[in-house]
Amino acid sequence: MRLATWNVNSVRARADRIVDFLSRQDIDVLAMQETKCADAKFPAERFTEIGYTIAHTGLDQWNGVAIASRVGLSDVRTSFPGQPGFAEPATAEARAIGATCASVRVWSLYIPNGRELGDPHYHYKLDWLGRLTSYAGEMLKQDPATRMMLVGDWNVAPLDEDVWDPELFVGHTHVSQPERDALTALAGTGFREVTRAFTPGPGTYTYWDYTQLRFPKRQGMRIDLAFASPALAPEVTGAAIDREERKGKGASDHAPVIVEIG
DNA sequence: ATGTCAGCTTGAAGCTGA
Repeated sequence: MRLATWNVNSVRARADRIVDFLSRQDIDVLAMQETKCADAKFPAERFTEIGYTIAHTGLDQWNGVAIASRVGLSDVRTSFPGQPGFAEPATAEARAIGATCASVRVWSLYIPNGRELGDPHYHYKLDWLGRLTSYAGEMLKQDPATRMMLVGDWNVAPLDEDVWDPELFVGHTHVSQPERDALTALAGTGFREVTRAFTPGPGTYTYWDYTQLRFPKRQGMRIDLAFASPALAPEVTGAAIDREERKGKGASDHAPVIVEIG
């Protein structure tokens, strides 16, 4: 199975590029983040007409996550148990969707940005990651052989080498110790990040800010990751970052990350 | 933060979020 995760930054603005990507890279399952539309506005026919089934959750112009699959798609869940909401009163956001595609339980995840250290959104981010880890641990406890992939835009750069200038990021989100500890805690359940081994750094990124000519200057961040359950991780045979998709007019600020399973 | 985007409100330019 060829599985990809991509923060598309608006599925409507990017539909042509996404469809082209699916065929160019021969993708079986695509997890999308930041679709930026309500369910009713999702351009589902662009996917169904080329053989993909869609599961999407989107409440408004913010967030929005989807899974497109041409190898089956069933048992859709539009949030994970315990997923926290934001603000007061806490309201659910469209940041997680799960579906079973072939023999793999796939979760498309858009982790909260955090905005600034100490911001309520930062605490929300840490809580969100903590609850996700609890859920992942519970799934492994129930079934140690579960075949699950947690993929998406994590908004955390796990290592200093995952940002082009670590000094510049001191005191900012995405690199703080609590955020990195949250990913380490997830790995502590047994889920393993499977893309780095095939896409070693330094200088290997999945996101480049639109401003400041970050992409041509090769100044990016590695924040789009894939965590595989213990049963599935040994079956991962490759991974790649499709930098081509960050080029040219109408690109998302994220590149797709492709994982080869089996 | 913003040498940039996207979507919304609203009626062209400003706001929010990233």
